[in-house]
Amino acid sequence: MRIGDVARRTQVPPRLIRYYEQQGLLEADRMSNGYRSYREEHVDRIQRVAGLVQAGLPTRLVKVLIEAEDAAAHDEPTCPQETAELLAAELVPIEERIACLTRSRDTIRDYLQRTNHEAELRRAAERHSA
Amino acid sequence: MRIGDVARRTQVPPRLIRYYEQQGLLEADRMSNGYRSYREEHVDRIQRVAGLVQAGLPTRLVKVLIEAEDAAAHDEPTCPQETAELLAAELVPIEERIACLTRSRDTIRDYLQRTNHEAELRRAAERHSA
DNA sequence: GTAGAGTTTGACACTAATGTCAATGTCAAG
DNA sequence: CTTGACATTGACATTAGTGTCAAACTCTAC
Repeated sequence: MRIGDVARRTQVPPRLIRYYEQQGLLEADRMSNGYRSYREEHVDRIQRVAGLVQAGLPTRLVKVLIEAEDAAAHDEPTCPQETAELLAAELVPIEERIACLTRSRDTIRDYLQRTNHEAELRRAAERHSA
Repeated sequence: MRIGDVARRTQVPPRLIRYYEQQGLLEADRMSNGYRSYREEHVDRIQRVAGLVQAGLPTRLVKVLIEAEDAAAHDEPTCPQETAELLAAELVPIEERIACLTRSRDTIRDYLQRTNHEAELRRAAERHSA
């Protein structure tokens, strides 16, 4: 799969995919002609990275996060103290972000319901599942 | 309360408080000498705004959001169709952000536990409640 | 082989969010 | 009255994340 295909599937412009790679958040195989080559596995990763960046995490942190996720997935039994501290320190701001966004989501939902705009809610939900 | 006090309490630098005000996300009373003056009520608002911005929402949207929250709080019985659509459209990306962050949070937690770094977890939790 | 679509890298530009600094004003304390 | 801490506004700089463009290359299809 080439970069354009992945871009279409993930909705992440090629420009950004390259950027994330350059920042060390992503890796890509290369074909004999130099083109980047992606597998299914990469698609997930790209969506994940893009999602975190959009959620306001600086790429520097995203990198630490996904590296930890990789380690977790590989059942790494150990984790350097330094990394553990870094991750733990990130936990708090992340939870604050979640709380903040959750509150907004709830408020919006309630508000739309109370002002009789369930139609919009439904339409949004549909596009979500699509 | 002057801007410096609020800044200390919210951990939001004065520079940003002024910036948010300039972007129309905040309002402040003025004292006779021109200094901005804040009440308890404003402290919440500032934290809320800063939280949303940190969560990756552009100030333009934060503005819409908090205006809706205000309207909801005042029990506004109506809501222009246009605003409803805007809010509904925002719901999806917000939920995606929440999902993305939640997943990271869970992964981090699990990982730290499995690698025997509960100590860091606890320390983070403490600072959270502090 | 030529055209066209997609790729590469690299440069430049732009925006939003922040940091920082300068010049000036206010006010409380010594 | 002077000093020091904090405020004001406004300008400028920086950073991160993106958009966009150019020059050159690859490959497919005609």
